[in-house]
Amino acid sequence: MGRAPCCDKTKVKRGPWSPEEDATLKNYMDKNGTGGNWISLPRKAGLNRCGKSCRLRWLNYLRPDIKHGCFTEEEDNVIWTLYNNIGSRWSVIASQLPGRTDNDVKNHWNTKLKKLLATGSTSGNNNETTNNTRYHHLNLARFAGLIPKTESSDQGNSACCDTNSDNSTYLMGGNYVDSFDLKEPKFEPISQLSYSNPVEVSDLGTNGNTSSSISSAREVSSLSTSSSNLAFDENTTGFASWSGIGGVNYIEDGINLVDMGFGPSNDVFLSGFGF
DNA sequence: AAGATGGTCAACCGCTCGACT
DNA sequence: AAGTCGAGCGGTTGACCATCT
Repeated sequence: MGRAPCCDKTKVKRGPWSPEEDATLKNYMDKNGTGGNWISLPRKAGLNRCGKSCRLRWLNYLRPDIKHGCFTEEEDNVIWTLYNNIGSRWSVIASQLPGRTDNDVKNHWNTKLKKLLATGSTSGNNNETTNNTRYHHLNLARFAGLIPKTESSDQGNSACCDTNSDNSTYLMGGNYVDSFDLKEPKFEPISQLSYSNPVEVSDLGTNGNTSSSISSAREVSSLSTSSSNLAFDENTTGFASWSGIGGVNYIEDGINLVDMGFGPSNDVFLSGFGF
């Protein structure tokens, strides 16, 4: 048995919001809040809109703490890292970017970052491709607390990489490999960003390559909004002390690099940063 | 100058999950 | 325990705008 629709779509206005509707919703929210019920809100507020539409408009556009405009490099880095670890869980990623919505992050990924990723991982020798991929590697490495160790060298398209005996870790993609030293990170920690929501690591555990985990979006959204570092599952990841956002990021041991399978890429991504 | 193409982003859709009865 | 409901999520669409040919 199917669910009854939340509203009669033939009787409510759809499409772009007018300034008048925005003002009505904002005024109502300022005075009353949601009242715990989005479905009944439009009727109470005098809007001929579906409750879901009102919720979306408020959360993605009218909320006072929404940040509009371009994403910063630091925000990009957060998205890179979290996407590489947890995938398209936009609400979780957005929760680490104050003022950004899941819709914002999703759009930004689909329109900018995903393309950069695809471009950067295309095999070949053109300089732009190489630079993009290496930029990507650097972003990943920064989060892992790795430092660039050597200049790239031609390694073909092998997708193999690992931590080796001299304590180096390699990121491979395209026709080269970058190596990073596990010790003494030299990058400015990206973690200097101020994060408002902690991410609790407890229940992902679906990646066959790692048993590390992260809580569901609902759990995240329900957590305290006080400043907090990311928390990691020390029992399953083996990465005991990436102190996370808000402190310097270190991975102390057990680095493994696995192919996360982004499109046609032979790129190799860090896995188990501590999530 | 005009049509074609591509990029961006707001909005919608359908689904899952948890709360409640 | 099962059914219902609302909230919230990720995927997708489509309108609008900019750039290209």
